[in-house]
Amino acid sequence: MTRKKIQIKRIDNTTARQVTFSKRRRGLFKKALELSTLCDAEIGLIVFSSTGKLFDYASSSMQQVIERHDLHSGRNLDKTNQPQSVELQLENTTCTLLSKEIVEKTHELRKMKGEELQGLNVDELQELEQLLHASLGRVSKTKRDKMMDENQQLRQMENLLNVEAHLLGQGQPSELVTNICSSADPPHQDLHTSDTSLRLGLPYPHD
Amino acid sequence: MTRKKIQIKRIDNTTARQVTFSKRRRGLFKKALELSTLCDAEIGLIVFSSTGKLFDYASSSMQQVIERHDLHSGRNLDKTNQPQSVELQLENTTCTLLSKEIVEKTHELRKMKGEELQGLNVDELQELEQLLHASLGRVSKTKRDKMMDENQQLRQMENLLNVEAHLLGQGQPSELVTNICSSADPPHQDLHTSDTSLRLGLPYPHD
DNA sequence: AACTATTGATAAAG
DNA sequence: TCTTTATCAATAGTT
Repeated sequence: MTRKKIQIKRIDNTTARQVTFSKRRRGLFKKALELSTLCDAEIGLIVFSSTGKLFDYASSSMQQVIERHDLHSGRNLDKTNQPQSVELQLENTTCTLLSKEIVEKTHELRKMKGEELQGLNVDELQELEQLLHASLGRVSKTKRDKMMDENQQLRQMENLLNVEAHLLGQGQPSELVTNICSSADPPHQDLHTSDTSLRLGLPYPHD
Repeated sequence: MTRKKIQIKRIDNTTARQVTFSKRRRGLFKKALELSTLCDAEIGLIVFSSTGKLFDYASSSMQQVIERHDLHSGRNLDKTNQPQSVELQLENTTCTLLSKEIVEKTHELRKMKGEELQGLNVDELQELEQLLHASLGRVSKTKRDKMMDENQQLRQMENLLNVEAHLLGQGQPSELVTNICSSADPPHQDLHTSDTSLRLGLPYPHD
């Protein structure tokens, strides 16, 4: 709706998706507030981001809106009144839903890891193959970018130390730097993917 | 907000209020749909007009959205103010654990899809890269195997039909088989991975 | 409902 | 994330 018209379909690029989500979420909540104010409407709005974060708005209270909604949609699921058997209760519970979600995600995860492929037909395998390939590309790129960043920082640090050494009257770069930089990776070849050869052998920056 | 800017406050004139409600309600629902589509968000929107009419939208199902909302806002507080039964308490605890597991799996899945890489350091990225590569290898192999199996079956079928045709006194293989096998894939190259060139152009074995 | 003159929302870029 | 800016979209007032 601006520099260019966009198609209303899932935004694949994660960063772009998150940026758009932020902007449009604000817009949506603003519109909801305006509608409830202008027209005296009771509104409840619940939004979960793709990362699972919750945002919500209710002109009165969410509980009230939900209860009123339940009334209207004729869904008086008696979680409260009828003495249901424990079994029946459990069946319709959030627990069950959650469990199902876990089972689902576990399966998907195993497929992504190539561990549970027997149920798939050729086309599904093809699709999975492409998904993995795209993912691998993103991971490799992210890794490369990060390695270049690290190298950049190292170079800057080296320069700084060299300047410092020079100022101290030494003709040679400081030993520290020399040591750091001579302990670069052995000619370790990645199993598979492109690698950035510049990576230095500093201790890994673990969290 | 056009011919003139308006104040965001209750519209007193009933007719004007209803007209504005109609227009803005449509806009709001459209925006909700767009946000859920573009950003892969789960959205529930409930609107009661000042006359009490209900309008709602849910990207999945309202019940699902509401339950997820209840989980997040931690209010499984029984709406009845009844002292919770031990069973329900246990259930809630279980729910919490299950929820955590889901969050965990969701994160892992997103990493596997290369969508949530920002928190990873170079070594973790490297590890993920290798995992994906291994997985990709297994998937490709499984796909290749399955394609060869299919081709094998086709050949057997062809042979059977040929024998049959022969027994029926025809000197030529049956047309059916000839047609099937001459419609093999055009020289379609996979974007990236090894492909088995023998795959025939039969209708895919969908479930 | 339909029509537009305006205001509002926002995609892309920084 | 925040700002800026060029466009596209929503809509207030009118018919």
